[in-house]
Amino acid sequence: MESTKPALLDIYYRLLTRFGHQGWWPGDTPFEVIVGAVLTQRTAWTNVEQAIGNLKTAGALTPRRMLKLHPMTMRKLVRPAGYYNQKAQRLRAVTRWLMAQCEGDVGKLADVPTETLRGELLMVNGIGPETADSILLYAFGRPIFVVDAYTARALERIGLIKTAMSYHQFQSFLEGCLPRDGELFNDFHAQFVALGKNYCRNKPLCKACPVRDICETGKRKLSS
DNA sequence: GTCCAGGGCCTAC
DNA sequence: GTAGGCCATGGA
Repeated sequence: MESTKPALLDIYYRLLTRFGHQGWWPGDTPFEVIVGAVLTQRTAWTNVEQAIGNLKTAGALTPRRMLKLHPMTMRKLVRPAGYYNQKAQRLRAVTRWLMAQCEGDVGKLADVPTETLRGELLMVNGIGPETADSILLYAFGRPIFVVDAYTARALERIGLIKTAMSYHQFQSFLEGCLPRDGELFNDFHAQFVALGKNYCRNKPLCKACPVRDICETGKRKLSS
């Protein structure tokens, strides 16, 4: 395990060199990040962009304005992101939570411990571990490593983990092998997504895979 | 036409 | 505790 930390960091820097800084999350405000985190549940980001575009055009991307939307209008706006009945309800629920916690101003949450916020978020209907952690990291800037389908797929392809791991095991593994740095967690997760979107769809990795060297480096260093 | 995508909830066992 | 069904659109 001694060699895992530098190996993971090495993989990060190689990914960074190849893909560049990802500048995540793709959203202008913390509230937009929260909305995106809900809308992207089991959904391609291209569909989420359409729904967010609809919400922007309707002037509904602030907590107060979103809560004023008629439920029917909300469903219509988020429809391109799929599961629109559920997602309209979930957006309303998390927005109500945000208003109750800080009146929509996330700066007011600065003194609330991360674990407290996580526990509160998990009590909101439609917010599970992955969505909660995305909100904590990308909207609130807390040093939490987000484990999602791309993270799991990338780590599996690189050969660092087995898919039988639970969400918590994944997260503990990554956070235990890296310095607790929110900026690093932010961009590393985004690099995994870039890797997954570009090259990790086939399994095993094809010989022509441009990131094969990265994967081989990870395996070699971890086994040394 | 078929498959898949940046989950989570509920129910049955 | 966990496996399976369900929610739904849009692009490849």
